[in-house]
Amino acid sequence: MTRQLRPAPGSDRSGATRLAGHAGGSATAASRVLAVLDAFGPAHASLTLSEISRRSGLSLTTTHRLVGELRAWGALERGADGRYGIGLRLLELGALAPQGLQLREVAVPYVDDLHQATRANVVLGVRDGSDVVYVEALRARGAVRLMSRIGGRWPLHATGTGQVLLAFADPQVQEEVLSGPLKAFTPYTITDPAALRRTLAEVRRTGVAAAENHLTADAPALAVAVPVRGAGDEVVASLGVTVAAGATQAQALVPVLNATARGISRALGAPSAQPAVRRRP
Amino acid sequence: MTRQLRPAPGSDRSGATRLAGHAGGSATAASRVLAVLDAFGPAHASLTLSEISRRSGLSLTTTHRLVGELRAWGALERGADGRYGIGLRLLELGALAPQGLQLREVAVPYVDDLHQATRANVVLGVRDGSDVVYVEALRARGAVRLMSRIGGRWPLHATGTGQVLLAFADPQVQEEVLSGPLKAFTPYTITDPAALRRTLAEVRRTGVAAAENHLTADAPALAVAVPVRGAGDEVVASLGVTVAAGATQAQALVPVLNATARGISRALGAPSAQPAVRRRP
DNA sequence: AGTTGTCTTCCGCGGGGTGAAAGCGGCGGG
DNA sequence: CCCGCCGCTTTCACCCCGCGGAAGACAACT
Repeated sequence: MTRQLRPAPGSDRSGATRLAGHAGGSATAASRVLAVLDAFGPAHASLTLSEISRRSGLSLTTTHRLVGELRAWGALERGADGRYGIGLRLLELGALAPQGLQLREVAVPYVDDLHQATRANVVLGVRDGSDVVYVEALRARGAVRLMSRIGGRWPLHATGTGQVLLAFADPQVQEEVLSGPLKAFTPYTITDPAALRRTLAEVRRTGVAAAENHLTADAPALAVAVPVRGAGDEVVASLGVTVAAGATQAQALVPVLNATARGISRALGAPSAQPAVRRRP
Repeated sequence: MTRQLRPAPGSDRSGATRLAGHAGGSATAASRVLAVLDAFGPAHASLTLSEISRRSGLSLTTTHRLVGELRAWGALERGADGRYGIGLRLLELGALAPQGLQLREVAVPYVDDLHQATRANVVLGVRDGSDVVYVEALRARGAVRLMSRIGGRWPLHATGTGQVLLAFADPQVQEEVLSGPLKAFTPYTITDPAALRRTLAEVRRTGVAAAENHLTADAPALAVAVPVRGAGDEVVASLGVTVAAGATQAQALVPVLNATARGISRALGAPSAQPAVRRRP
């Protein structure tokens, strides 16, 4: 296998994901299919055929045929305006992701309660490579923050949820992130490896991550996150809330956040959360 | 275009989705990739390589290479037990589905409130071919009904949510469903085209669909659903609740259900729901 | 009418994809 | 212990299918 296991572990999906230069380049048929899908992203949820062609680096002819096949299968669909978008078949398939389905099914009631109790933005994230992917996200009524939504993906170092996952991840994963470039989203984003290392140690010590304005500076935001543990007591997810910075007493959120996380952990069978108090008769 | 637009509009995904017999058969490379993905389903969320090979009808060699590529890209991932499952990358991609993302983002607060108020199973579904696909699903605390979850797919005629979508769909779609086989899930499922036609007319007249035990007979269940309209006043989704049959006064659910649906419709810009009452200052 | 952009169709060449076969490793039973 | 079974991985050579170029159909501006 000449390919890297994970060519570009997320982080860099702002521009088009062109295939390797076609000069002498050998692209597999499967990679072309994936390149078509890769053309879509949060900022490009609907595209014309030509746009898909450009962003994927495929010839218009090839794009045309592949899009036709993907559409027949249901992976893509054509809207009323003639533009292409992701089809419901992919939504159906994506919902089968183990960390998405099982985890979300178990956690939703707890996350729901937390959202109702705090009225804050609540997210539940899992680690995928060097990124955190949200499997559940509930927006506060007022906040129109589009940062957090199901399927959202961000570098681990730039969010509270990600920092928790990174802090409890394999040392190997940590080193990979620490040695790689740490993209800055705002001036407050941690970009110094040493500072990140200190932060992670602090997260491990306290069991809580607090990130202020690491991801966006539009509206001062404070993210607080805690780990969720699975049957093997390993950290399988991260539960976080985001509130207006300086607003309410952020520290007051920690107990209820921890209580919710423990509830989910217990439901997942985590030993450390097993002193059963039984959430409800 | 010699291909059918939608070869097999859902409904039949119980068994393996073998490719057309390989005897003289010509399968495109893209179709092989899709066949691999097709091997996964609600009842087969994690598979071994050999299982994928069998269910997709591809040779073990081809399966091995394709799975490798899909895994490198993030479409598939290998669990701790060595079995393959859907990767988070597909969850991320599926979340971009227009009817999934935009609609869900707008509707979640309303659906959330409805769930909190009624404590019932709540689903929000859109039509895809002859099926209804759930883009949001909230389970009641007690009920462990696995019928309704995000990404769930059921024939239109067998659920209340689907009947609403079918009743307001293009006549062409209706005829397609009415002329096709109507699979029975329980003895109560409507399988007679004439009966279904009457039901649809009733749904159009009253604006409400009530389906009892159409999908499952384990626990007597009653599903009530109403339409959600978009900017063009066309029905874009269906909002439904499922409660224990005979239990609480099901009719009492209709007003709150309608109120919620109107709220979503208004948020989507539906003219008929525009006499703005402003949900919240 | 000219221009630009899009989508669609057709066709011949070439190289990536395919299946068969053999090698690898773990498991359980004789 | 040794063997057979099962699932996974790797290699290889042929050949068919997918690729890109080019040209045509269509729509929207200028």
